[in-house]
Amino acid sequence: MSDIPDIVIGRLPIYLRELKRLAHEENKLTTSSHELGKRLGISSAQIRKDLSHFGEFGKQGTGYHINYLIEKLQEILNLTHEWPVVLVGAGYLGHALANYAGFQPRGFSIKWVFDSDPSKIGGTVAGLNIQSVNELKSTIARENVKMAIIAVPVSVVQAITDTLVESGVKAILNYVPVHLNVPEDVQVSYSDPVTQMQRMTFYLE
Amino acid sequence: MSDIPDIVIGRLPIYLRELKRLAHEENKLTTSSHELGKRLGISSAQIRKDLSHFGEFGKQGTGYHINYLIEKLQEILNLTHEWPVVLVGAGYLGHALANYAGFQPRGFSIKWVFDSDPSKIGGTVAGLNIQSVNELKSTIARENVKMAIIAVPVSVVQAITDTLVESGVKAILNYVPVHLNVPEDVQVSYSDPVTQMQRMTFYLE
DNA sequence: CAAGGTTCGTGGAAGTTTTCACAATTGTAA
DNA sequence: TTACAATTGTGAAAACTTCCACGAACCTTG
Repeated sequence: MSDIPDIVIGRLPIYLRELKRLAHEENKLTTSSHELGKRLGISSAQIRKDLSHFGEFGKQGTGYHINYLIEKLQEILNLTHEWPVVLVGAGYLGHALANYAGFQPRGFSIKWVFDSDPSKIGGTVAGLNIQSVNELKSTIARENVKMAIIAVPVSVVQAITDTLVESGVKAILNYVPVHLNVPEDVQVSYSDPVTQMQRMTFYLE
Repeated sequence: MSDIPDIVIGRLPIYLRELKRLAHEENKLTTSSHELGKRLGISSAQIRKDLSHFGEFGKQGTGYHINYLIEKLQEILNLTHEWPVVLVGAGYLGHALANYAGFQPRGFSIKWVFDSDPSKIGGTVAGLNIQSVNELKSTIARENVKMAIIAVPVSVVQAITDTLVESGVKAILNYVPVHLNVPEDVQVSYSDPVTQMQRMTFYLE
């Protein structure tokens, strides 16, 4: 596989996000590692070092052409086409995610929503039909879906995960506060507000 | 301040979460660094080293008494009392957060909800009155609130943050996909689903 | 009670990440 | 054209994090 540190990969989307902001909200054409770093609280040396793993994108004396760097980062991160995403769980959080307008402009689109609650199946979220989890497997296989977001109760999350993995999903964003067991070739990213808050309370008072 | 690495602090809530799971769902009384590590995908040595920063909580040959370790971790993380939390933003995500049942049992409680949309102010979310952001400052000061969750549009997030900081908030969980500028003594934690997904797509195909 | 198996806590080695600091390149202005 | 200021890319140093491996402690069983 790739020998580029995962921690470096993790910063690229942050750079990309801020570069787009510079381009669209501040109408800038160029920037420097120093300016970008100052805006993000990251050292300029780190930004240069991170980018140097992938090529030479800047010019001495001038800095980086923003749109060019955006394009390069999108290529590196495999964002040159839109990724279709499966959402499992149509509770409050599922609704929020399905209705979130921030996915599409940044490379993702939730295209299917599943739930196991009979009272929800057949209903609609953000214009999408809520389907039974029984159809999860066939849909993923048929549509060759690689990414999923999980927002279901703790009790069923590992079973849902197993189904996703069996069906061919390779990347999961998990909103359920539980560690998932998956094969090595499947990416998992976690989002648990409580864990994040508990980390911060350590530093309070 | 503390000389314990932040990366260690970040793992403690994960340990705590899994320990509670072992206690409540599997009815176990003791565990070992090996067992805990296997369940979390973390090496046993790392768990032992992490805990050793704070004291000696285990026994050779036996391992850790789960309830004792839970209590100790809660003390370390300042979770011995419930933290009241302000929520700013009553959109889809705000609703999901306000209704989330996972805060209370783990040390937090959203007690106030604010929004700037006049059509929302006066309404209700999860039994809480939606108040105008104009009252944010006075509420935080009066109630001595230290923690906030932000789920507002990008365009206003820095202004809201400035108000929170001025009012005395010291820890912010930010769901808006933007880096926040805050003084050194204010903690910020970020949650941006797109950033997380973009990190994963690097490894796909 | 002794032997054998388990597990902790930890010093130091190994590995990883960040920072430093400088040659080289570019643009600007006199 | 030349001097000067800005900025990159990078090798090496410094800082940080993880892992190894072992003595000591503890439990169980015969």
